[in-house]
Amino acid sequence: MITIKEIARQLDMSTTTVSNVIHGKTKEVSQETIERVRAYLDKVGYVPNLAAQNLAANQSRIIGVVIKTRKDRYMNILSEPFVSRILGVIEQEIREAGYFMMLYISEDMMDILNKVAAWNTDGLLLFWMVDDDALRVYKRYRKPVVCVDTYISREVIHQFEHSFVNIGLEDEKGTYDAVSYLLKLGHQRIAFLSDDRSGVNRERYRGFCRALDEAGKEHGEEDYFELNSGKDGIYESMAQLAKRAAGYDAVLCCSDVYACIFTKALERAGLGVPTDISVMGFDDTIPGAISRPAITTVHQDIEKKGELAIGTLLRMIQGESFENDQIILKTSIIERESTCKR
Amino acid sequence: MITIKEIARQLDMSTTTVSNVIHGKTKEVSQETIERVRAYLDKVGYVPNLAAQNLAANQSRIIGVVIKTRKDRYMNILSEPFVSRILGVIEQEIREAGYFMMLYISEDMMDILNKVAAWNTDGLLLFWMVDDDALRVYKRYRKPVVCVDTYISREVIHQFEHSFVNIGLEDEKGTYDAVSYLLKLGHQRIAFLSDDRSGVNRERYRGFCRALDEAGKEHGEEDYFELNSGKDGIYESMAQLAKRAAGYDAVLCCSDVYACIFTKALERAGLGVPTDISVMGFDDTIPGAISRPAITTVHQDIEKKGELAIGTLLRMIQGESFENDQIILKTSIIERESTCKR
DNA sequence: TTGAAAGCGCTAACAA
DNA sequence: TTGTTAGCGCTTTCAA
Repeated sequence: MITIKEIARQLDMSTTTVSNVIHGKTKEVSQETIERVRAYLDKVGYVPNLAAQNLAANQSRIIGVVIKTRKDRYMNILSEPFVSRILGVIEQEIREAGYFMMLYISEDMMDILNKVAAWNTDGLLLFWMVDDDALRVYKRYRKPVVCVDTYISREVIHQFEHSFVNIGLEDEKGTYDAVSYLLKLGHQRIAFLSDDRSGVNRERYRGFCRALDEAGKEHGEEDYFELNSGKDGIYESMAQLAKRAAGYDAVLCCSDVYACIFTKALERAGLGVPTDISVMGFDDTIPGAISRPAITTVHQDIEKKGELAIGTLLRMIQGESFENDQIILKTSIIERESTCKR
Repeated sequence: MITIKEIARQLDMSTTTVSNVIHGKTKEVSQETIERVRAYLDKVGYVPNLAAQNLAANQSRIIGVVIKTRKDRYMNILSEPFVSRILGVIEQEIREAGYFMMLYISEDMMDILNKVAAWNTDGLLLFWMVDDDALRVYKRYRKPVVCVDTYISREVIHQFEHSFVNIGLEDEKGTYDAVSYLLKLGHQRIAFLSDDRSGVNRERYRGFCRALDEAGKEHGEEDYFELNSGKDGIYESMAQLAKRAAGYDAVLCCSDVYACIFTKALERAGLGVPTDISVMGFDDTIPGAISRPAITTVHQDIEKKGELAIGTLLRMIQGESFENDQIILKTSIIERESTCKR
């Protein structure tokens, strides 16, 4: 790889001049010089050494995308439809802005933060942060950070010295609307199926409860179907839950994939969807749309979420400052074939 | 961020010693010094500056994963089930080996190669190379390269000065077996649905033809269902093809997702699957398994493919040399609910 | 308008 | 066993 120094030698000028032309700082460079340099540059196909640039300019043009995973839950988190879809748009936005994406996936936030520091990452996109991890990040990382789908407590937010920016979703309202919709369809007993009740899923569960409360329907712990989502456990777990579903009119799942799998489990248990029981999903991802019956779901605009997240982060990197604030995207019900009137 | 120099100053020793301890080159360092350094290191939470390390040692610990995409075909290639799944295992393997993954997705191979050079990427994993792009890579990139699912001509391979290593699949045999299976089920007229006939899909189409030829079945261009897979076009295109499918007993699709969508299109056109017509997919990805009817498919071991690809690349990076060679993974038929006896 | 030189943080050859 | 020093390729300040 040819270096600036070598180019300067060949052209018999200083590295400063070459560097200036490369970066378009040409106010004080003669037209002739500019052209000589430019011509030579693309003759030899000059490519900057980004490590050197990083070192000298103290910026990496890397944007870190942080996903704290859980081995016991996800064996391959990148293949979750929501994740792969939003990552696709994020990657594209980062690339088009002239930055590079580096993925940090780990169970250990400290490990992630060390790597982020080692690469001198220019900004961070954090998925699904929880209180203590968020705190760790804000303690150790002094550059722009944008959170996605993050619920952290007021107290923790106040501990942040700089701004907390989150791109989120009406999770609570999403399930509230879903349950209201099911109620309107004439369903009486409704269950909520999820693999945990923290973060996003806690909010979704809250919306479920509120809708039932407001409608004056009794409900309790037994209406929460907790999925054991360990690698293989999931199908057995689904089969178990399908048995419990016998007395219900509808089950609202926290994701479309779960809705698809649960639909199969129900039918295997002799319950037709939607004839015997309605099933709803959440997120509006591909699997729900192409399965049969197509899954009625709570839609969210994943592309927009990704664009907003990166857009905001990029603006922060470019120096714009944000107060503590959030952008909360809307949800809407997409009616398909897995639900019907009772 | 604290530097080695600063640590050396604090501990009143040379940077060499500190650096040596950090890298475990402790043969010539006294036990006492080792311990003093180690203690200080984790007291201050030292994190190396990778840019500096990269610059000095001329290696980046970055592995580039190159996917040349086609805007007209994939609006979000990361969300294709095969891609997201193999990327998940690749990312994990890279991370566990102490490397970093950088994704290079573009329509323009030259652009990709510039970025690869700029980062001084230690090795490359190339997906779905075609002759001329492969040639460009081998011309400009002098470090380890492993291809995945790549078919390039003998002549081009011979132009490579160094080795051509490919991790592939029995694509041709996969569809050959699939068609044989459908034939055995008593199907007479079988179509092949795909979005193109190059690379992997060309081989899959060849297998389709060979099976029919060997069985003495007539077949022709009209049995090739070409999907117009442009963003929105896909559903209309599927609807069109569903009409053409009326006279057929079975349709073999080049992917599970297509099989799912086509199944829906067929039913919308009044054709029941598998009662009126059988449908098969390829790859054995999640959507096919969780849709209903579950898609009978040609299985491939995606995890193994990813592991082999990275494993091989890592060994090349560590200096092991490989002759021109390929590892071709096996396929097998997974019988599910979208096919039945005629 | 151009150039010299210091320095970013780290490695490694060589000297002590 | 430890230290000195010259780079790696680039940016940027300051001088010419």
